Amino acid sequence: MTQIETDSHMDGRDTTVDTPGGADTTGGAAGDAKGTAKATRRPRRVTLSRESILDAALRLCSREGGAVLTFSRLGKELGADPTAVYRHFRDKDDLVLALTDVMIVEAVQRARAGAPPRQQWREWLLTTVRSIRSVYLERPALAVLAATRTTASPVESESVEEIIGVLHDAGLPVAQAAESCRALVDLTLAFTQYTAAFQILDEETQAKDDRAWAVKYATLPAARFPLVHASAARLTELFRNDDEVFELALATFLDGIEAKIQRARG
Amino acid sequence: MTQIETDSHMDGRDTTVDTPGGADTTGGAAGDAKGTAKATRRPRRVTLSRESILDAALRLCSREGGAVLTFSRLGKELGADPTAVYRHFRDKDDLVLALTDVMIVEAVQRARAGAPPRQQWREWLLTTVRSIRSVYLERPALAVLAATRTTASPVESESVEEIIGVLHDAGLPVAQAAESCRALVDLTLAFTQYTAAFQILDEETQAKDDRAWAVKYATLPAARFPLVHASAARLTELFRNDDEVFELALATFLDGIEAKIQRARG
DNA sequence: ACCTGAACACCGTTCAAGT
DNA sequence: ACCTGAACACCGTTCAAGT
Repeated sequence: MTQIETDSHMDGRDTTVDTPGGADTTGGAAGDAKGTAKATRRPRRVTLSRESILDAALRLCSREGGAVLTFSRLGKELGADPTAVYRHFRDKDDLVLALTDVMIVEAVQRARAGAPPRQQWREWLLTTVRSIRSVYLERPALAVLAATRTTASPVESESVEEIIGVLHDAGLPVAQAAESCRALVDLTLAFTQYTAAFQILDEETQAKDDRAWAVKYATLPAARFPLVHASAARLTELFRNDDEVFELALATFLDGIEAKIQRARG
Repeated sequence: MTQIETDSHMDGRDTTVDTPGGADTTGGAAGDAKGTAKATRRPRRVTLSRESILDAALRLCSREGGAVLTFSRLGKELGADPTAVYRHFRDKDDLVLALTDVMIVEAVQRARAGAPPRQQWREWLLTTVRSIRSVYLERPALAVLAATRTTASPVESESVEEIIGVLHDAGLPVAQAAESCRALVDLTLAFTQYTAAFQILDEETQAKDDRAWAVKYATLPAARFPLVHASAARLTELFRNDDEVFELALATFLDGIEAKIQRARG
């Protein structure tokens, strides 16, 4: 079961419940003590809003929620009929896009909060893309759906302007700064989706993958695979440590940017 | 409808059909002329095999097939009951893993066929990762499922040994060659999954994304977004041109590897 | 105006029945 | 031994019915 606390229900001034007692996802044991008959199922009528639905969806897809985004799960989380969501979002994709927007805004906010001065371009870029990755990976099931999508979010445009600015100030011509920005952001989103896609596989499937790796490395003859054998320690360290592989790829990419800057200056 | 030609049915010596006339996916108009009553549905009994199932699945997921991998679609393609596949694969994941193996083998073969001498390490690596990407993107619906998975395929181990060897010969210490290999391969698989994930979205959804982009760029005031405005031409060129963005990221990454090699040499 | 619930066309998977 | 087909618990989505 993927039951999680629903106290964040309370902060929404638009999330109201007609019938006293609220949705049956609140309370738990306390709610049972209050009920008169066993499982009194009064026909409750919940009032939804875009905000309360987005909140519930984000909770559902969080690492603790650990669930795939589904109308039935969403309905249960909201204490409403699953199809009620269609009164606020045209279809599932519309919902996903709204959620993507929320994550982009959160990622940009987090980046700004932790960013060093723009002159330290490398550290500044690292902070920015790590923020994107961390916000997305807090909801793996959503990251898989959101990573590939574009929204018309103004805050994203601001962020692109900033990134290009940092690269330009570091010494790249505008066009090169723009294409480097694009490559960097897509590299980040791609790696993030890649990691999320593995994380949302069920335990058993992930375990199967791990076993395949272990078997492979146990049976490789050192004579025919001398280099794999020599670097087995490092390869094992990196196995399923996607964060470290991402950092490695990112560092190498930024070394490439540095070389590009040198060339542009000289 | 996603009907595709099924002539490759004929090349499988293990794909046999009991009842003359074969599966109703063959022939088309010609088959109608042969039939006596309208849509004579004799209870045909098809003999399947792992190979014939894998063939059908690959056809289904090909860019021309344009379909998501589904038991019912697979059954239709095979002219058999969908659940018959369970006699040859434990579950869907087992099937996906077998298909992943096929693609890995094909990717390595393609890489070897087109590879320049190992001494040209940069071109050699480019050829190798482009082969992976092109083989995977020929079946976008499968690429999405396969990119994150590991199989115990021996040919993959050989390939890893080769890649580490090329990087080592280029001047990197073994451990650095191993981690760079890992970063490069994951960068490629991640970008490939990223592209495939967008490609399998239905037309309408892709169009919605394109519209979001167009709207965003039409409404950005040049005064507040001078750099985006200045590089609009380049940004538009790169929009939804994932291949070019991948090549850009790849080139920058390899520049970084080159810098690493210089440093390692002294 | 907005939530409910039956209904539909799909999913993957299981299992008894056929051959 | 292996394919068939009914059945089940899920998906997203539509629509008439309730309040």
